[in-house]
Amino acid sequence: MSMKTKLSSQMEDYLEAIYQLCRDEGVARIKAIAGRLEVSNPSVVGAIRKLKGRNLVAQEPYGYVRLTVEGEKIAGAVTHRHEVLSEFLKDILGLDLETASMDACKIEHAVSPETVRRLRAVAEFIKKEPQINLDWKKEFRRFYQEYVGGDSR
Amino acid sequence: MSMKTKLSSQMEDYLEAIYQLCRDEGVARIKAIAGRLEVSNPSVVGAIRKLKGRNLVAQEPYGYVRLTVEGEKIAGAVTHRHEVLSEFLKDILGLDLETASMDACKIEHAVSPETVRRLRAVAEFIKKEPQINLDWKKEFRRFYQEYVGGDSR
DNA sequence: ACATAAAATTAGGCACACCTAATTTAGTGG
DNA sequence: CCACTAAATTAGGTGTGCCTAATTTTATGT
Repeated sequence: MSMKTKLSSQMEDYLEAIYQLCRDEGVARIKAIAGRLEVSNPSVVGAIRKLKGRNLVAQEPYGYVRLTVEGEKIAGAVTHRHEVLSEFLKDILGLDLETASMDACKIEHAVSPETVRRLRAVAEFIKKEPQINLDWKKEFRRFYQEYVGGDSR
Repeated sequence: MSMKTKLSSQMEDYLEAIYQLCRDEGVARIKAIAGRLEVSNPSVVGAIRKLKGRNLVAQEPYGYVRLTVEGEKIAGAVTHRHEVLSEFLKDILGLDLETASMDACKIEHAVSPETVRRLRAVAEFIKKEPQINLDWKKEFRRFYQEYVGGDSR
């Protein structure tokens, strides 16, 4: 065991960004990370320094940023949470992709592993159970229309 | 319109605590707020000062803390989010009350109003649709057992 | 090879939210 | 009514995460 303190959501965001950049573009440059997270370069440098101190990322001076084995493990978990949440919000709640992704991004740092597992299970459950999945989208949409219409909102 | 900047999740927590204390015990004392949020008295004093500056709470020196009309509106919304989330996590995902409440507390600051509405709707939908509600708990629990058992986790 | 552009870094500062220790004010019992 | 306690407040300090401006290093084109 090596994790002394829980990572802040910001540090998780940095790990996730590095993870995705490495996956999508091969390498992660400071500037690309800054662009993706919409922060300044110096902010990224500072964050990377911290993550280096925890042995979650590696970087030769003025060079590319890479995830260590441990860093990749965490980043993968965060990304997985994001994907599960995103899918749930989109497929089950019927949110548009944009809102789903934005909300997922904010929620992903807050949920327990158990909750993530169950959200994923609910999504699978609804999709796989024939009589339920049959027309979840249509039925729920209809229900939701009425629901919102007839509510205190 | 009066809200200049979005409230931080911490400030929302203070409002929620004051709201609940006023509701449950009639008045909110600095010390009680500190106890509920597990922070020190001076931290509460500082937070109250900020919330006063935004006209969300009122307090005569060395006296009780009250919510203004606007503060109560926000606190009510936060509490509502909490309740909806808590109920969803407990009734639909089947989390135990403790985990549900803890997770709700962390998630409640992150979700959009639209998502809250839909989560609530899903909960209602599942409960009200006869053939689905029939035995959601039992069916989903069974599904979840297998699901977790046969998964990469 | 060398000026120039681009990226990374350092320096210095700000806002937020927390803390402990010291102080002030308010309420209570003898 | 006054000492004493409990609560609120102030003073002062910490860590985190962000910023701009200035600097250093690396990479590029001719």
